[in-house]
Amino acid sequence: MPVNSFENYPMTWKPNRDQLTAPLYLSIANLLEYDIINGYLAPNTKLPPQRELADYLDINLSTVTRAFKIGELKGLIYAKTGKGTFVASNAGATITIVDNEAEKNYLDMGLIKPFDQFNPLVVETVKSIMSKGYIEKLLDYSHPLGSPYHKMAARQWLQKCNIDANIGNIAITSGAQNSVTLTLISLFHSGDKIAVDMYTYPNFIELASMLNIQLIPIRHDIFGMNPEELDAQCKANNIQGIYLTPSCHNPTAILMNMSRRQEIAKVISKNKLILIEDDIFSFLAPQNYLPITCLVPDQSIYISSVSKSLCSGIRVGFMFYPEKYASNIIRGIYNINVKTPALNAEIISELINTGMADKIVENKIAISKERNEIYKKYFKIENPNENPISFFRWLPLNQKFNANEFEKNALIQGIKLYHSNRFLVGHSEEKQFLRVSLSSMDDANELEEGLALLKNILFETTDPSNIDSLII
Amino acid sequence: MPVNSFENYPMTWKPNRDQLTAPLYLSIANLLEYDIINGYLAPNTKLPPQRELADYLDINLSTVTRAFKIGELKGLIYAKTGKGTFVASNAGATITIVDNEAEKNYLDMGLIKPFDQFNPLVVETVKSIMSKGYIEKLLDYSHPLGSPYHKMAARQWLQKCNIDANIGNIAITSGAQNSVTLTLISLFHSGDKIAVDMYTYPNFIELASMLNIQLIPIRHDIFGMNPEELDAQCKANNIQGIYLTPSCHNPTAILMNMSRRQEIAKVISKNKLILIEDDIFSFLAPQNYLPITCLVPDQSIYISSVSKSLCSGIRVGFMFYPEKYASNIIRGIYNINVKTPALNAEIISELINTGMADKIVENKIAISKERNEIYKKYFKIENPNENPISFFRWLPLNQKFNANEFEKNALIQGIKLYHSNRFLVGHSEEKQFLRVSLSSMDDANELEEGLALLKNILFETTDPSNIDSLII
DNA sequence: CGATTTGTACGTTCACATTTT
DNA sequence: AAAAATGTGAACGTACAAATC
Repeated sequence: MPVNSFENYPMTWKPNRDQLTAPLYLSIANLLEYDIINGYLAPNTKLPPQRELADYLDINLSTVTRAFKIGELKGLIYAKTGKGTFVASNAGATITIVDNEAEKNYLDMGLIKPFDQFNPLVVETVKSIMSKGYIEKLLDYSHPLGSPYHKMAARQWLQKCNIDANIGNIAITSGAQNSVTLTLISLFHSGDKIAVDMYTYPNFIELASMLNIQLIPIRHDIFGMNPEELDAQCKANNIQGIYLTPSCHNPTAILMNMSRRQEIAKVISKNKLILIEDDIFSFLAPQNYLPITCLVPDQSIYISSVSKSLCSGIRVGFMFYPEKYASNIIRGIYNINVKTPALNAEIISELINTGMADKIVENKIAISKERNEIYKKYFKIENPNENPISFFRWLPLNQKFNANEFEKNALIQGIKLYHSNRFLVGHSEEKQFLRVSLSSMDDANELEEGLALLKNILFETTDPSNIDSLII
Repeated sequence: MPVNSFENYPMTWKPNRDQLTAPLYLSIANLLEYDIINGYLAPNTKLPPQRELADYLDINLSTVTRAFKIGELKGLIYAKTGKGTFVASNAGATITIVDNEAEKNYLDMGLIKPFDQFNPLVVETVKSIMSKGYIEKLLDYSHPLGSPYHKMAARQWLQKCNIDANIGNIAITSGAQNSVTLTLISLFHSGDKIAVDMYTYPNFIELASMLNIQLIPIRHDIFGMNPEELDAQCKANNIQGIYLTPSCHNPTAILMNMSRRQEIAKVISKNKLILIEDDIFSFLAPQNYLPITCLVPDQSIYISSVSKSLCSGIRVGFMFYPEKYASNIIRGIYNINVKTPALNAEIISELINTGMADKIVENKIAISKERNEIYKKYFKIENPNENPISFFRWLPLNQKFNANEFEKNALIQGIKLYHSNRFLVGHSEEKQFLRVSLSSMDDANELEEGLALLKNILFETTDPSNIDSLII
């Protein structure tokens, strides 16, 4: 029996005692999920302390803990010792970003497309391959990790990323997201914890949630992830891994400089984390920057892909792993992919070997520079550590919005944008941002149109005293 | 303190008390894993009862239970209430089957290859596509589930499998194994249980183990999985799903007849299981056989692929799912695959639309018939319910072998074969078998050579009084 | 068929770490 | 700097169910 009556207490969540069925912990977890999904518990609501809830429901503290743990692994809530438990910012929302519209009647500044206008250059290469006589050899089950020839091309590609890889530690995969999936399944287990930037690529957030891997958000400063904070969270949390995209962090566009990379590497080393370095934007980083993988080579998985740099639809990526993880990763590839189609690997290899890859990359860098120049006509880039030739920009807002409403309203006005909440892991934040894609428009004019429209929307809705960060 | 001294008891496993560190349960699980992987605990060894071990180590029963659970989810041990806990038959062994040999100096009767000699027909189609003008449109991020055109082709393919699918409930995937991965990640959670045939495709076993999904083996009779046994296990175990390959079960080659399909469907329905129907061999089943999916359409995921029937290396599969699972599966595809390359889907669509697919399938059926005729010259097919045109055969052994040694010995003598233990889920079985692939040899002569060699090996090693099931 | 053996699953206890006040 | 609030995670106790004898 509860000692006190709580009927007069203001509890933010009062699950109905009578609805509880055995097993209690599951029953509570389900009620919680129901109330969050159906909007009875708004994002960022503080839930009652576990002890209070246990007392109210007349059950044991640990039973509540267990129920809350389920919610946390599903990404519905997040808990902070000493502080309390809160409904997650993105609870119940689908945040995955994907190109799924049949017809677009808006200006797209949401998706990060890889400048598909250079795909005709890929077509040339595809056609030249098809005239050759060996296609038949690309159609069977052999060489599940990639043929020696394809791995040689991969090696060449990785060398441009400043990775000097042994052929035996390379695998051809079906793109970066596929590589990340392979890594998470092969090297991590349900319930493991991975440190990520406070703002993280939503598809990674959702993937982790599907695999029951808990993400621990780490605060950043203008240089990227904060190493002290990372170290502190490792001590507090028994974290097994870390996911980083140092060349151009999605969504903040931060390019991590070498000294920060070294500091982070030290913490990774010290805490024996497995580093998942997603370096799909390596081609946008200065050529003398070393991947963090080079600083902690024996505990890093390096992930590269050609989806942003060359061609997205071919779905080919490269993975470089240390020997000690090889057997696990190979087992993962066998059981998850079987193999990546050799035809696709052949196309990419040919692009690399003929120098067409370099040409395409040059073109993409040039157009991205242009697009950034246009952006700077409308908005300031406040953080000098952001990658200046990023395919997208991180625009600070001077006011707090309801993220969903803001996105919807922008769409009504004709532009697709993503609000920073979509990228948030756990916490809600004071400061809000927009991720503005510069690469999804067909041409520069459309981008200008979109940016002008965006500026208008921000002027309209922004408190006039607060518009100083908007140029003009 | 333990009440009794166990020093004189015969315990099959005596972990060293002094090696235990906190947390106890993990420490025990690690010791157990170490002793199994390093061969101190042989497959099928009965471990001490949990209570006895707890008493011996002077810890609580539940702590042992917890440690054992970890071992069970890793596939290292299996437990039977009332009976005891046993080291798994395949504990510690890698059982995945994959084409990974650079050079083969043996006759391959292990891999199930899809008669790659018809790949030149695919090459024709590939070349004809490449001469067309729309390749560029196949190279971007759009239509992650497959373009409407590709889905129409998929629909046509599925119709030949007797599946009448709505376009909206089809997804193009990167092959059957990829579809299975998608299904497991999207619709199941860590710790869930899935019913499978006692003998199951090793890559599925390993995938489940990587995802922390527990497989519950169900006994079969000559018609395939036993429905009563399935029902009983559902009652006992809180099983969420079932994995079936009814057209030609791998490895037993059993073709499940319609009445058994109906019985199984009833049990699936009654216990609200999610059915994963892997029907990659549908083209080897009689045309009037309905997939089990048709009998329980609202809780079935139907998986088809062209890897066996058309071409393995292109990596294209089709998935058909009921509306209620659509959002989960689509989310899974977005986060795991991003998309399946449209170029590959285009090739397969063209094969389907031009009728080339039918031609290839006809050819493969014809050659598989031939190969089975050859097989029957050497060995009897005892179970009339086995698919008569299967790409592989399930050969009963008349003696018990050490599975590993048998496989090794056969390889020394020049043939690659897989012993039934490789396919076992949990239990060890009285009866032993070999899976004999008929499709991995380049020509019929090689197959004859291999079968003759196999027969020799079996004669040599078999007790002469037991050779009656071998013809001649 | 009933007693015994054995594994399962849930809820409970408690020491502890972190954060806030 | 100390006390209070709050979440964490390992280990324990117990009722129960299935299999065996």
